[in-house]
Amino acid sequence: MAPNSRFAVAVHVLTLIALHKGERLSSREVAGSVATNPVVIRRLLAQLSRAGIVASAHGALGGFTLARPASEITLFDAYRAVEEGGFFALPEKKNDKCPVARRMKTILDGVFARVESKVLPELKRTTLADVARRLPGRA
Amino acid sequence: MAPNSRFAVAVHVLTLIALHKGERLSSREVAGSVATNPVVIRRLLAQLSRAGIVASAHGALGGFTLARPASEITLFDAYRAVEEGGFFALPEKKNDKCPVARRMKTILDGVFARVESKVLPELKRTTLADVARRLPGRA
DNA sequence: GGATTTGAAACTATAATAGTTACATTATGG
DNA sequence: CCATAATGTAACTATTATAGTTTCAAATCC
Repeated sequence: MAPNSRFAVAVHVLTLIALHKGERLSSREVAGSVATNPVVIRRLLAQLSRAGIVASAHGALGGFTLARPASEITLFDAYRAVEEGGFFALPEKKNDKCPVARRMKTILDGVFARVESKVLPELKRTTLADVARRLPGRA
Repeated sequence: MAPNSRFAVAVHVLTLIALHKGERLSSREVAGSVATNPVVIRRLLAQLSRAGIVASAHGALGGFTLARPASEITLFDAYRAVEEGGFFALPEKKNDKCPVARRMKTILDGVFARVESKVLPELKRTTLADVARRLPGRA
């Protein structure tokens, strides 16, 4: 997958699993739709599994299912599971002798927090069921 | 500077220039505060210059100034100037034989557009003057 | 017990970006 | 007019993050 498209791929993968309700999807099947390697998909699904969004089964006939109804999984849940940082990054270096540089982090933290306070409710408002509804019955 | 912190550095740099109203700041002086190389700063300021946010002067006593009052420069202006893509990226590959994959881009475009429609007004609301007001008189 | 799958470790490949070096061009001021 | 100092930019290297790959142990089904 492309760099930085983790969230997009997570939504794709979860939607795929949601549309196959009652079945188990293998990482190989999912990888087919995303056009990438099964291990990449398993790594992504491991994050979603640790977050309690999907459940996995080992062995033959193993694979992945949603851990709860698609209507109870929001895009915020997916975002938080696969994307640790915020939307913006702060520089890690600065010149501590400069008064502006010293205060910049605090100021930017405030700006970034205000932005995120607008974004997160929007992501919480949309569920996987909303996304799945826009797709044909099965994949 | 750290990867992906271009917007944060842009705000830092612009604030620094704003606080030195009436003077010209050289890329070397700015680089000192950000703790990076002057060329990196010149590259960033070239983007802000093309966007009409700063003005530059060549030669000895050259350097950078704001192209208009700090109260008329928003963080959105800075964001748009230095960060071409949106907040999320779409994967560039997909399996076109999969109906879900085929429609995913359209769906995600919609989701991303709704998110950005919440973010951009927030960035437009904050001006450089707002940021500078939170800092001591001069650097 | 054979087949199939997840989980994870270890490694390589790739891409984006920061940092560096170098230099032509432009401007100031004595 | 010449020394000085700055931008603008090209070309290159270094770094970092992440995707992709290979491999294999453990789990599970039939």
